[in-house]
Amino acid sequence: MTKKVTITDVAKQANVSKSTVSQYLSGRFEYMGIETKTRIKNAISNLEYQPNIVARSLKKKKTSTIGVIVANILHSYSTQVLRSIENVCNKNGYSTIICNADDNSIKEKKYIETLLAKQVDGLIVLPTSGNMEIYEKLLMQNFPIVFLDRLVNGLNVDTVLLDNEKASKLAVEHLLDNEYKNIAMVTTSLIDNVTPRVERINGYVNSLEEHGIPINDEYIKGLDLNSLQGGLEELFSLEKPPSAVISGNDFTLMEILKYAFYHDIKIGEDIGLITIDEVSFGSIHSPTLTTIAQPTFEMGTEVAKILLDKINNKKTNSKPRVHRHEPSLIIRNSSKKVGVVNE
Amino acid sequence: MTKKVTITDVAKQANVSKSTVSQYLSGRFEYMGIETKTRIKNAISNLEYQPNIVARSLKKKKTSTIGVIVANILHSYSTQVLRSIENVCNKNGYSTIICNADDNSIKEKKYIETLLAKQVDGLIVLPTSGNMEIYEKLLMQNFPIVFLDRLVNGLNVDTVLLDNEKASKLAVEHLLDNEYKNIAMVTTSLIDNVTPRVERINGYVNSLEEHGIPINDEYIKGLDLNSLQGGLEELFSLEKPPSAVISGNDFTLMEILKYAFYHDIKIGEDIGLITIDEVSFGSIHSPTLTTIAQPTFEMGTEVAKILLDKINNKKTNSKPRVHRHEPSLIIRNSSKKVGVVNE
DNA sequence: CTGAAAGCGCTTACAG
DNA sequence: CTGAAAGCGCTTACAG
Repeated sequence: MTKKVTITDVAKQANVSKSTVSQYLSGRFEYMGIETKTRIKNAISNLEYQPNIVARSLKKKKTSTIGVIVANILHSYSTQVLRSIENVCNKNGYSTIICNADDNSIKEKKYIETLLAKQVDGLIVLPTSGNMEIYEKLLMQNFPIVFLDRLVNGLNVDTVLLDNEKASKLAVEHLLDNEYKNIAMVTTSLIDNVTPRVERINGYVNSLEEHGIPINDEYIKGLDLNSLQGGLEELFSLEKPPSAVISGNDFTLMEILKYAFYHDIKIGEDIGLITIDEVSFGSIHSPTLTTIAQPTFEMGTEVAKILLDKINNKKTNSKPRVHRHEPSLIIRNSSKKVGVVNE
Repeated sequence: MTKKVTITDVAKQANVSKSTVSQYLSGRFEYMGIETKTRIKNAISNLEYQPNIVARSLKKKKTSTIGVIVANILHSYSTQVLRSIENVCNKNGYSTIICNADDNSIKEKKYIETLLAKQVDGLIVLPTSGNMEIYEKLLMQNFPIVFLDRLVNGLNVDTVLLDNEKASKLAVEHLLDNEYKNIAMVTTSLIDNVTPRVERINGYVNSLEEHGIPINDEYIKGLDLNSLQGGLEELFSLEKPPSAVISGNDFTLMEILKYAFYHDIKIGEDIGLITIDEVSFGSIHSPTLTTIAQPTFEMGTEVAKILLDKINNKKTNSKPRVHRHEPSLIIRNSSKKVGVVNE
C-alpha cells in the first residue's frame, strides 16, 4: 500500500491550515475566500485526497454505520428485509454491517458486543430473545435500536412485524370461502416461543372460533422442521384427515410439498393448501400456490427509517411501539377444490 | 446515551497508566505483575469497559472490516456466497459491510470509494466491469481485493468463479445421454459481456461440436429477462423446435417455467429441461428439475480466505490467478424422456 | 515491570 | 476570513 494522503498534505499543498481544509470538507464556505476555496479544491483533486472516515468518526463520535443482526441471511424474509434496509441506509449515507446469529443467543450477544465496540450508530435486530439484560441495558442507555419480526416479551422497544393473527385469519377465511372445513395448521416448533409462530397459531384458533368451528388439537402441528414429515404422517393418518392445510411459513411449505410429492397427494385436488410467506415459485408450481405475502420491503424500509430517525434524534419523545404490517392474500389454485386455472 | 467509559477511566481506577491497560488488552502479559493484572481486570469488569475499536483502528490503521459488493443480495447466488463469506470473516474477527451495486457501475464506484474512505481492510467484489481505472489503481496500490463470479477482461486479479464451460458441457452431455438431440440454450442478455453467460454459451457450442452436432443459431437465445417470453415463443415456433432446453441460470429458468406453464408445455414429456444453478424447489417441482449446481458455499469460503490471506500478507508473492470451481450435475426428472420417477 | 510522550487523521471551539 | 491548539480513545516505541 502506498502512503495515504491526509488532510495535512492537502493543507500544505493549498497553503492553508488543516482547519480550513476541514471547513471546506464540511461545506462551511460562509467565510471562505474564493481564492482559498479554489486552492483547496485543486489540492484535493491533485492529490486525489479522500478523507479518512475512521478519524472523522473518532472525533465526531459517529460512524454512519449501523449493524443488522438477522437469524440467517439465507432465509428469504431476511434477504428481502436486508435489501430494503440497505437501500434506505445507503440513501442516507449509512453503511450496514450484516451478521447471522442463527437463532443462537450466544452468537447474538457476541455480535452485539462487537458492533457496539465498533461504535455503530444503531442496531436492527431480529432478536433471539435470549439476551434480555443486554436489550434492557441498551434501551436504558437510550441507544438507537429497533427490533424486527419478533416481539420480545416485556421489552418496551420499537418493533416492526407482521400482523400475524391477521395472516392466519386471511388463510382460514379464504379456505372456508372455498368450502374447506377441516383445516389443519402446520408450523415450526413452538418451544422457543417465537412470536410469529405463536401468533399465527392464535390467529388460526381465533378465526376458526369466530366462525363457530370447533378446534381440533390434532389439526395443529408445531414441530421442528426435521420432525415434520412424521407430523404430517400423523396428520394424514387421522381417522378424519384434514381437507386443507395452512403452512405457517415458507420452510414448512417445503416440507408439506415434499410430503405431498412422496405420498402422491395431489395438492388442490386431494388437499387444499395455503401458505404464509410468498415464495418465488408460487406462480409456476403445479398447481399454483395460494399464499399470504408479507410486505417485506415495506417492513425493511420502515425499520430502517425508524432507526435513522432515532439516530438523528428526531421523534425522541415518541414512545416505543409495535408497528404491525398488513399481510396480503394472493389467490392461486392450491386452495380451490375445483381445479379451475384462473391465474 | 450515557458517557462511555474509556481506557483512561480504567487506568485511573486500576491505578496504572493507559499504556499498561493497553498492554493488558492486547494480551501482552510477559512483564506484567500479577497484582497489576488483577487490578486492571477488576477495573475493566467493574466499569464494564469495552475498548473503542474506532480509536484502535485509527491508530493501527486496520479496521478488521471488509466490504463486499454484490450485484443484488436478492439473488440466491449472492446470498449464499455472502453467508459463507460472513462465516469465514466472523471466525477471523472481521465484520462485513454489504453493498448492492445492482450491476450499475456508478453505484459500484460510489460504494468502492465509501468503503475505502471507511478504511476497510479489503474488498470482495462481483464486478460490473465498468470501473477499470479504479480496479487497476487498487491493484497497483496492492490493496487487498478479490473478484467473484465474473472475469474482468485484461485485469490481473484473483478471481473465484465457476467453471462455466464445464457446467454447459455437463448439461449438454447429460441431455445427449438421454437421447435429446435438438438442444437449445437460453440465457440472459449477452450485451454487457458478463463472463458466466458468455462462457456458458461457449461451453454449449463447444460441447455440441465435440459430439459432432451442428450448431443451430436459432437455438441460442441470449435475451433480457423481459424479452425472454418473446424469445421462447420464437424458439418453440421454429419449424423444428428444440426437444430440450438448457436454462443458463435461475432467472431464465423462471421464465422458461412460466412459458411452459402458460403454453401448457409438459416439461419432461414435451420438452427436456436442465438448468444451470440449483433452485430451492428443484426436488418438489413436477417434474423434479435436473440442475447443475454451483458450489456457492465453497466459493464464498474460498474468496473470503484468499482475501484474508492477502490482508494478513501471507502468500504475498503468489501471482493473482483464476480459481475455478467445479459444477455438479443433479439428475432429476425434467431431463428424462421417460417419466420415470427415480428420485 | 510500568509510565510519559507522541501520534493516528480528523473536527471544533476560539482567538485574532 | 483563517489558524493554533486541544482532543477524540487508542497504541507503540522508548526510557527508566
